[in-house]
Amino acid sequence: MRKKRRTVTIQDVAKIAGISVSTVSRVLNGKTDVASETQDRILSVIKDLGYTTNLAAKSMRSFRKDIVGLIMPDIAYPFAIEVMKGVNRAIAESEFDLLVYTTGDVRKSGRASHEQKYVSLLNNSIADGVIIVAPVTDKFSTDAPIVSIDPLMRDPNYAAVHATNYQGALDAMNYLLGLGHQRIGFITGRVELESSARRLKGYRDALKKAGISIDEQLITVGDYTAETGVQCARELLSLKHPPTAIFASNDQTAMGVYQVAQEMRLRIPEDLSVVGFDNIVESKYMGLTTVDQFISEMGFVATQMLIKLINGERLEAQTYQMRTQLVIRSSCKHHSARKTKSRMGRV
Amino acid sequence: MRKKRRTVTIQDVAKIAGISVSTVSRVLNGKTDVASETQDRILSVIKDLGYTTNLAAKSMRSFRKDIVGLIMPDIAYPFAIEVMKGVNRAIAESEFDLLVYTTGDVRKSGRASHEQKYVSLLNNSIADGVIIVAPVTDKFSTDAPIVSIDPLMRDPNYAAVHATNYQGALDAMNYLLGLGHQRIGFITGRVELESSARRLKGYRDALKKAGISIDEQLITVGDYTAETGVQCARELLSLKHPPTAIFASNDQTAMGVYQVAQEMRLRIPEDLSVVGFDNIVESKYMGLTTVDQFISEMGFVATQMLIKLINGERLEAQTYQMRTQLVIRSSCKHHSARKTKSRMGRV
DNA sequence: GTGAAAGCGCTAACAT
DNA sequence: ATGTTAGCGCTTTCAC
Repeated sequence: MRKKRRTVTIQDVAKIAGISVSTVSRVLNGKTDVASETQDRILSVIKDLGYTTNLAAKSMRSFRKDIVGLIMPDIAYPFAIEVMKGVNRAIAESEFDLLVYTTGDVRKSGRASHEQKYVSLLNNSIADGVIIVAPVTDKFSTDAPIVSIDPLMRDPNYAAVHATNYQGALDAMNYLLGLGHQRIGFITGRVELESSARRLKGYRDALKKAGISIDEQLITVGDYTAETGVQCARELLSLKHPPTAIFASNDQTAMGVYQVAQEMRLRIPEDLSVVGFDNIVESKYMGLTTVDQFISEMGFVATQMLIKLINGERLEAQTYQMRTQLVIRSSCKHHSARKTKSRMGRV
Repeated sequence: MRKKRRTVTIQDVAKIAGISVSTVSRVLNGKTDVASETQDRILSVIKDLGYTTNLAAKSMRSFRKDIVGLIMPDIAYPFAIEVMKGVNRAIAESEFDLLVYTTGDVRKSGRASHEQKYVSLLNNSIADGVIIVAPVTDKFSTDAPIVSIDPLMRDPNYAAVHATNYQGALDAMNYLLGLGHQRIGFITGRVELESSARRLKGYRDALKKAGISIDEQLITVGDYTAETGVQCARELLSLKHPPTAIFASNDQTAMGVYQVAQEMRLRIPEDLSVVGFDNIVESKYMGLTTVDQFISEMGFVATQMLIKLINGERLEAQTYQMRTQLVIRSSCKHHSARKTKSRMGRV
């Protein structure tokens, strides 16, 4: 079907340069014990022939491959993409290359077994180590280093960077409570995800701690999309006793809330305080408040951890806890709940 | 530093199952000429040992690797991410796996040589074929199939899926002109990108064709971000003679325009018509008009083309031209320019 | 400073 | 139906 291999190999380079393959290999790997004259000749032949090293063969023979693997459950997931950017940034600063393996549709195939498959595939073959995003398994059979980001297990026995879903939710709620809000609506994320569950727990715990009883009507179920944000916001704002503030599980959802506020001619934050989790979509100009989780930072940190492990260095800590930060995107100050409340009454 | 290879190989499986490696290999590759009894035994040993095939070794020996490579110039680029989603979708439906190679920071290293490097790396090693996004080079030295998406060259000598930057811009402009607008503002994308230049050309040509002379004041320079969208919109709307409609180079920029409109208490589309290119960020609820380029579709189509090539099938056409579609996101109808104009007068 | 040769783990003839 | 064996392209001792 296809004609046989035309790829230029290290053998071709050696032959044309009139030198042995081992010497070519030395040059390729930056060994110093090669006559500079020979080196120049080899380099020029490599260039002429357009030779590039065969990744597979190289990986098989050498311990060090200078490649970091990244395994993501799903590429359509903004969180994962953001992580990827951070990883990419750390990679750009290092001598490593990045290879991303996506498991495609998670729901189709068994998740845990897939994860193991990809980890082995990358780790035992072409990568020196692997970063895995939101893994469900807590044990992988591989001896190459692994760092996980936002693992679903509390205490995985591998290095991990933890997201601050719970603490971030507490921060957001304490901010709103600090403004004097008593009725705060909540829009959940995709309920099957840990991140969503933790954010909800933060919502509940903050209210409990503040001595405010929880009104289940104020908790609506979304799925991290703007669409459900719209639905949930309509639902919340049409209650007989509507909330004066809404805490949305992510920024997409917050955008949905924003839209509904526009429709209802409510100004944010004057008429309605809105806090969204994660600053993925640039919403700088919307007057929203954001709990920024520095998601891409997680990818960055995880990559640095992994590189240390690959280099045989010890980590100061096996887990790294990210921080969250409240960012007020609005140029105007948030009004107190008292004022907000009175405005709400007019709606 | 690290203890020596502990990885379980096909040899280990063979030894424990009391069978030869070739038989194990046969089972692994789904050959039928193996006694079902033997097959079961091997399968169970594989499972017990947690064996996974070594990608590198497999790739080296076999012609078919069942892996598609995707090379992207930059991961932070929303266009590329969208493409990736489409590729992923096509991959999920196929028997191929996906390996993504990002060149990291494009600006740092020479782009063209990098592209060649990655193509060879993937194609001659572990992938059966490669999809490359927005390549600058028009010739690659590799014999494995390549499909490019939105190549910078007009007529590359490899299969390509072309974006409809120019036609899409014409569509958008004709839409606005059809509404009766005479003064239409434009916000460019990153000027160094082909996509941006083509969109601008569409803007100019549409006006020319409509017999409207071009006012250079109405062309502002953005960079595909919401931030510049805001700046440019402020600039445009504070002209003595402001535009009645704005065509933004992408949806992020359009979001910036939207923000400024909010600040100035202009309603969209009643007071100001806004059209944005590409529907990457979900802006369904903003009342904006979008020229949808079906970006992820491009990834999907490209992947299908590549798989055909890998399978040795012929393509009906060497290039595939995507379509664009105008999508009105607003629930309310666009008002005519006459009305818009009069409202603008009041600003 | 350079070359010869031994594999890495696997697949694919070719045997049996 | 299964085993034997020869490499794929490369790195890496170990010679010289």
